[in-house]
Amino acid sequence: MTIKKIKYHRVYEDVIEQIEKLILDGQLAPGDVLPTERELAQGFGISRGTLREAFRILEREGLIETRPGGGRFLSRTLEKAEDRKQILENIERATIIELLEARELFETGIVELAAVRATEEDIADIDAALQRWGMVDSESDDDPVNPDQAFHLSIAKATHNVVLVNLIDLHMDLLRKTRQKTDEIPGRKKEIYEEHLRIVDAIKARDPVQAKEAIIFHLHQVRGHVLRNTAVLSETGE
Amino acid sequence: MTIKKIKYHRVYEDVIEQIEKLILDGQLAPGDVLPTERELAQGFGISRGTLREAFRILEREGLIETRPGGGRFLSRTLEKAEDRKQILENIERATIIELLEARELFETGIVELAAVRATEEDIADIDAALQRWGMVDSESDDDPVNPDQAFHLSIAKATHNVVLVNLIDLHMDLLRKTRQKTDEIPGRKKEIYEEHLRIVDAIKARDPVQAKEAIIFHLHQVRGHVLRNTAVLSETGE
DNA sequence: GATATCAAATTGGATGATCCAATTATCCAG
DNA sequence: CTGGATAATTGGATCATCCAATTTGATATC
Repeated sequence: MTIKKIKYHRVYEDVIEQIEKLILDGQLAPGDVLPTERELAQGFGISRGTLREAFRILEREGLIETRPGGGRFLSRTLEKAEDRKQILENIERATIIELLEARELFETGIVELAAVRATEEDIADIDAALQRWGMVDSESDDDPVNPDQAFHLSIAKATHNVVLVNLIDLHMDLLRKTRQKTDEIPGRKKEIYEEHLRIVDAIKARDPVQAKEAIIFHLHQVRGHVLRNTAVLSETGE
Repeated sequence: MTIKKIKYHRVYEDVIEQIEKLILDGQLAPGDVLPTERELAQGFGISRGTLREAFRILEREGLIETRPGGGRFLSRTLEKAEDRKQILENIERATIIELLEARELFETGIVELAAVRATEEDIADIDAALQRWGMVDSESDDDPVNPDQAFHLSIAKATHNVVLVNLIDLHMDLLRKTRQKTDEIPGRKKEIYEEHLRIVDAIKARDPVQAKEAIIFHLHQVRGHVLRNTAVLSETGE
């Protein structure tokens, strides 16, 4: 017998669903004015207060807009809000292997760029992150700032490209659980340090080719350990 | 004189801000129980109804949890919700050039993978997307499904990696505005078609090296046109 | 003493009447 | 036709009230 969390039923959630469905079905088009609060409340058979709770959510998600005194109407720019959310959810549900593969694609590019673009200051930051990583005892489990995440992030910052920095940020975040597992393998910590060091040295030498090889080696090692350790555990979700 | 949209002030938004600040400042820790609805409402000097509107939002964002009859408490897993949102916002504020650069990094990898992994079915889909792109007259501005987006997406799908598919999806979405601009350049449409065709041919030939070269050429062309057309317009935001 | 049981108090869920402020529609004067 | 006063409409917010689930605590039971 499996135990599942009790799901409380909230009236306003039903309302949100119904309205979202109306929009998706095309019964409501962008720009359309909605019936008044009083009418809708009566129509749904609920109180105004409950209805507004639903509208607050829809407002926040960008589906509707409210003009006090005027009325409510569907936003002209729909897709965005819902789509973006969906994309993130899809990525969160991906397998660890898929995440690692994707990361390999753009992190190889990142280290190449970093090797070319890094300023003296960037390199100092990377060095600092590397050292901080080496010093931390593996017990710091609940540390809010993960040293490994910080290390890879410091390299991404050297590209001076906001998108790349945030992509790495997102991926490291999603991979966090895995990392904690594989870090605990005896002797792995020293290996990781050397792999990291090789990447940093290549960047310092302004050698994009070496940097690329170093990161690929590192990520392949990571992937190997993950594969060995997570024959069962194949999803990032809880 | 610039005209700016009038921003209505909503009480519940203030409440959200205050509570979020309390959390960020560490005055409220994960798992802490919040005062009761009635107490808080009195404390803030607002009605229960308004307070609940704020809580509905915080609930949806995953910051708090509600146990009817029990009380409200801070979620044990905070960071996630807020952090993810922040990352997306950062990426949305990036410049077009940064977006294109990031895309180049992982789309080169994508076409390489696609050339290796694509099934016959994938290739048929890619072909269909290419043809559909060629047939559409450039007037279909408000077409919900952008043919260019669909084309690049069909290639990403051939990697059979959910993360890569969604990454491309996100980037194409963010780049949409730009694309419409550059597509209007006389003769550009035919050029794009040929660039696309070259990519498809390479994938059909199972030639990752050719595919990579083709996509790099294509993206460099795109970047060139963007650079020439958007000397002024440098942000994706509105 | 530990445990089960039941009643009372607490707490969030939801309602409906009521008032306010901004917007919109209407009508009238010029 | 325009401008402005006026009335009706609409969302914003409050308050008193009731309900259902949970929690608490006293009591009974073993």
